[in-house]
Amino acid sequence: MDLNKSYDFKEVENQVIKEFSQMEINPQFAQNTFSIAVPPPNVTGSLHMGHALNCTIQDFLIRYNLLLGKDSVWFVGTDHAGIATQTVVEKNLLKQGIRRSDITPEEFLSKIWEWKEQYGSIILDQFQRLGIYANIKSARFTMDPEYTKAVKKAFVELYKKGYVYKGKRVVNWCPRCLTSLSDLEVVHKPTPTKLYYVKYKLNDGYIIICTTRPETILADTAIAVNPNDKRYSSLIGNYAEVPIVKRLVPIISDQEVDMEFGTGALKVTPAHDFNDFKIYQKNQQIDIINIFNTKAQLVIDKIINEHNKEILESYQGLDRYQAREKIIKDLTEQNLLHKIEDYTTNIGYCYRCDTVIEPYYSDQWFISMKELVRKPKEVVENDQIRFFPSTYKKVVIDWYENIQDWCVSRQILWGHRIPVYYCKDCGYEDASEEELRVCPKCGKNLEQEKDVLDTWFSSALWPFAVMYWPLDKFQKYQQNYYPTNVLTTAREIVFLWVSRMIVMSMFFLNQIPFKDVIIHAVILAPSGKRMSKSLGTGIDPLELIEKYGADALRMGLIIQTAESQDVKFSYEKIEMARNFINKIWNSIRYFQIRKTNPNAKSKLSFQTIELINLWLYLNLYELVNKLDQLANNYKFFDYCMSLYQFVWNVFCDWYIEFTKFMDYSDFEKTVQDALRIILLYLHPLTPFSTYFLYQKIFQKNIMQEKIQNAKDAIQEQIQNIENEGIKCSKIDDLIESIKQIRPFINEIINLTAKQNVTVHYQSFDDQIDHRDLIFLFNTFTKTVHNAVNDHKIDEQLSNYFVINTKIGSIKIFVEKEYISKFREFVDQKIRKLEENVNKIQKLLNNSEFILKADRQVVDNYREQLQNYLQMIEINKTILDQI
RNA sequence: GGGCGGAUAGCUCAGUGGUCAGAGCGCCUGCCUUACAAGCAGGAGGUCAUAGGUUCAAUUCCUAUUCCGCCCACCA
Repeated sequence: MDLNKSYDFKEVENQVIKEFSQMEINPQFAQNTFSIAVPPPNVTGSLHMGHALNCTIQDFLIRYNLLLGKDSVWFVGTDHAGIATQTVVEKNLLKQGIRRSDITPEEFLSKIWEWKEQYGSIILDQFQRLGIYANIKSARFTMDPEYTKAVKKAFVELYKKGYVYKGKRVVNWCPRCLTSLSDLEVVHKPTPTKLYYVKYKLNDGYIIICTTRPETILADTAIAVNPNDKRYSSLIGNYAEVPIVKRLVPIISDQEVDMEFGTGALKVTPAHDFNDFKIYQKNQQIDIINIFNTKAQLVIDKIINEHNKEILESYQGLDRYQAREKIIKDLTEQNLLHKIEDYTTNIGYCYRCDTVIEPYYSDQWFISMKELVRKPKEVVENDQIRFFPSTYKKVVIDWYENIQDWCVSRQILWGHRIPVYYCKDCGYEDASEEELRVCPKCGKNLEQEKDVLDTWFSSALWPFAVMYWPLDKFQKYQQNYYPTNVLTTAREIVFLWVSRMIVMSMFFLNQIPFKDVIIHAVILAPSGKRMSKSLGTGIDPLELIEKYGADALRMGLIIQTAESQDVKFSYEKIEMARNFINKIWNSIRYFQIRKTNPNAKSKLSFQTIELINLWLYLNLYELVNKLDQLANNYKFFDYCMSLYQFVWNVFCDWYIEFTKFMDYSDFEKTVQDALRIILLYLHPLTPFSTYFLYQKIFQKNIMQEKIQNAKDAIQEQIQNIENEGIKCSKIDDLIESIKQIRPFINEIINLTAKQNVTVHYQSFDDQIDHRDLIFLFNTFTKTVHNAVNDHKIDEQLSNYFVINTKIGSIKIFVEKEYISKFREFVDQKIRKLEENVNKIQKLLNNSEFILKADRQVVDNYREQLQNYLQMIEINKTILDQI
């Protein structure tokens, strides 16, 4: 078989992806398992960089544990993503000229289903392009019939146990999506606006309030001042007249009012402001008036009367911004607008459509959270669930401690309809998993609640619902795969999703849903801005796969995210990964070539060959131990870089170069053992190329191999080394010495334009065969050895420069005409040495240091100093003689 | 307002209480040395944000400051 000169990822990945997709990947229900539940992507979505990173991390863990011999199961699926999907389909229909109001709710709903059937699983196909080890065919969907059972059961149980209540509250309302939102679905952004100072008539004079939303004046039902505010204390209990509507409202006192802000007098609009609603709840005597419809347009029915009829009628139907303009105009005309100031404040926007949120007084369903959060807080506190990075532990605990009730009802169509049934006639209400049609009390027809549940309600059940809770078969999954080992996700859904999964799992199963939570980095655009389609700053992972291959993308993502929280996307790291895969490819290509041309050209002794092979085993052994530890601690970056450095800087740079002087049979076993380790450990990062190459070399499916077997082969050799007391460090010494000499040789070659430089060796260590040592040394440093222990050296000392290395002294010959230039170069080196010597001497002269520093540290310094001094001395003497 | 993270080479990022502070990319020099030019050898380039403190020793620990970013809460 021939491998191409460079790695053609397209050819390999196209072939391998076919084989991956034909594999049967199913839970084995074995003893030793590893499991992950994927954060289900939205059915609206397409693969973005966050998915790509998250998939890579999860697939790494799944494949790594698979190779450890575990029954490694990745539960996958998609989320119906309520508002998001409905919005997308709505826009889509609009493109076809269909407005939502043109069709019935039932028709609209079926359109969404059509859309879901057509596009809903595209993202999972895209996940497959990344090479994930999961059974896409068994993917769950948060609205499939079995999942729906879970949602119903969960809601009904919470309802029956009294955690669900319905109430009229001011909630976040999106006038475009026409639904309520939870606090977490509102994005606050500083927005420049104006502060309007408005005069309200008193019996005698005016009281001036200030507001950012003058249009809500029409819904004012009180004015509030701080009880300690002396300016207004005499007014408390009096009435003021709300401008335009000409309604009298009480002036009340409330601690919440900030005396410093504005005039210290606050207009109270309970139906359209969260704080005002709180004041309303505390003060029974004031009214609440809703003046908007669901689209935030004015409805004046409730406020119109004969005094204001003339002016108010022209407000009917205006949206909130038109109303604002108009009321400012009217106030100005009536001389009731005291002044206007510029002001910047945080305004809430819908996280889906970016419309300004309207606080809106409406009937909503809530889940009472305080009690539900108690156990989740405990399991996080006592590290039953661990967070990586650990700072999130505190963040989550804080959130639990300040928990607010969860508004779970949404006024949209796409979602799980709340399973509560009402009787219009007798007022009967109950929640039920089964559809109820007839009122058990009066026998009339029942109606089901129209609202649907927050999409995050069903997501919160994901880890166990994905395993078919509450069906009977759940128990089998629960025994083997629950809790899942790890959850990896983006930090933006820590509260929205992660913390709520813990709540639901503790409540329904009294079990944690996952043991570890990895919060991965956020990948920003190269500019440092958020990657976003609408801003045009997004980078499409699929395009990167086209350009660099999935393996390069996976590995490139891992080596650019480390543990930091925000990372600017770097193409260089993807290229680095691509080059690395090519490097491995070529190293294997080299061995394939050697295999087919096994011409014996062994130039080294048996002992040296043995030493080099064992040296590699020792390095492999250290590598493997390190990698296992890093993988266990989710240190993916370090794992990746350790492998990278081993393969490139140890295996390729040195071992492969050594094998060039060996016979194929001298290194065949060692190389096979090494490649087995390398490919197996690399497989979780770069599944395509490693699958392909493993197949080529070993004619086996890498995914059915076990890391342990490969480790055993290493372990055996390590035993040998220990038993025989073999000093593999000799090879390290050789390498180090070569690296030490190279700069000098390079300098001479540059000066003289010679291909080779003459050197003399003295007092080489004789643990390695002498001829081998000189041969290797010459080859790697581009030198020619002249004589060994040549006594004639002294006679022409002026032409030589001496360097002490771990394997002996090396005298480099320099032709006379280049000596002075070379001297400059050497002088520089010496100066650097002297700087270090000064530093160390200063330290060693410090008695405090000698007294207090670790013995080992002091000794190391002393040794280092001797080395430097010796080198300087020898070289100086020689330079002096020139 | 409360909380958290970051500032290290031209760029993107690792790392460390002590032994010339590292990688990739970029740059300079020399190489198509038969696995790999997606490569090989060598090199230049850093007061480790600023100011104090702790310590025999600080880029690393502590405090303050400046700048950047994130999260939570939203006083009209």
